[in-house]
Amino acid sequence: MSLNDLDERIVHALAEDARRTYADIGAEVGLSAPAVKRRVDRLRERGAITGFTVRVDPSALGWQTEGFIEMYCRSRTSPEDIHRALSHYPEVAAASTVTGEADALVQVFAADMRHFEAVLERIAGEPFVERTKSVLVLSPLLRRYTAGPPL
Amino acid sequence: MSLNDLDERIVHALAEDARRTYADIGAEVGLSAPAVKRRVDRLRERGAITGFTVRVDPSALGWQTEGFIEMYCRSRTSPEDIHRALSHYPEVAAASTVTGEADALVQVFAADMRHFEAVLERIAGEPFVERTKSVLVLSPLLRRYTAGPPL
DNA sequence: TATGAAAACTCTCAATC
DNA sequence: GATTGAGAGTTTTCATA
Repeated sequence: MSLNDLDERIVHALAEDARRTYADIGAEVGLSAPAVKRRVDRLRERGAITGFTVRVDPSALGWQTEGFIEMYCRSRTSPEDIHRALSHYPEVAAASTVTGEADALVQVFAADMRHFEAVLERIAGEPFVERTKSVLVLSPLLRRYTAGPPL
Repeated sequence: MSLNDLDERIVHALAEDARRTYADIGAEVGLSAPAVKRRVDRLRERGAITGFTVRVDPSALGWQTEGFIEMYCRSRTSPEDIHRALSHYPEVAAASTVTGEADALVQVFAADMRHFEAVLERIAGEPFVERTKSVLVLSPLLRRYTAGPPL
């Protein structure tokens, strides 16, 4: 699926500020407010837009420790097993199965190092996990919040 | 800084749907609409909420290849240098300096493998980059879009 | 299939208590 | 923090291309 230029500009506008008014976005892209709304509705139906969310500054909330955990799993561990286990961790922000030596890469936010360590130990203790390897984030340099392609 | 329970529930509601009305959120948390708005305004002022954005399904937009690139940089490369270079890449979704062998970890979204490879080569060609190591995402298992702590 | 204009409805937000 | 009310935004309808 590919969006046309108009859709792309609408999504771009929403990516910058999801609470902008349809009339405002319409003025930018050259459509009326109803026309913008209809396109947004259609993008949601098609699954291109999956929702609207708030951008939160983790450190402002007191969550100052971020890291990535590589999971090395027992053979015949399915992606579903990993998903099922990780979805229970509120500290897990993202997880993917990956190529390379590790089986999955998990992004974790924690309040502090103690908390991070506790999460790491719980994950390492999951029955299908053989070992883990983790790196801590020193400085978050860049974060584009659309969690997707450039718009 | 720590949010009180009410703030937390408001942020949680916005994380699920940033276009919900204040009255709607208020009904859930037990406040009037203006009271919710005042709290949201205050959270924005404090920097706990940095904005609102749209959740986009990368694959629905035709960006089907995701990967992480570890950057190994020349000594005396500053985080600012890395940030400056990477901010020009629309394909870079996130980047952080990290502990461990690599200096930085970069998340990249690309249309396809060809595109990913091109981005990788451009990054590897940056003057301060000595070498790179990359892994490709097989299945995105979990993605919480608040890019922050659990709410 | 997509648009714009208009009407009806809903929400926002500053003032006030 | 709640209530109020005017202004703003949303959403449906309808006519059009």
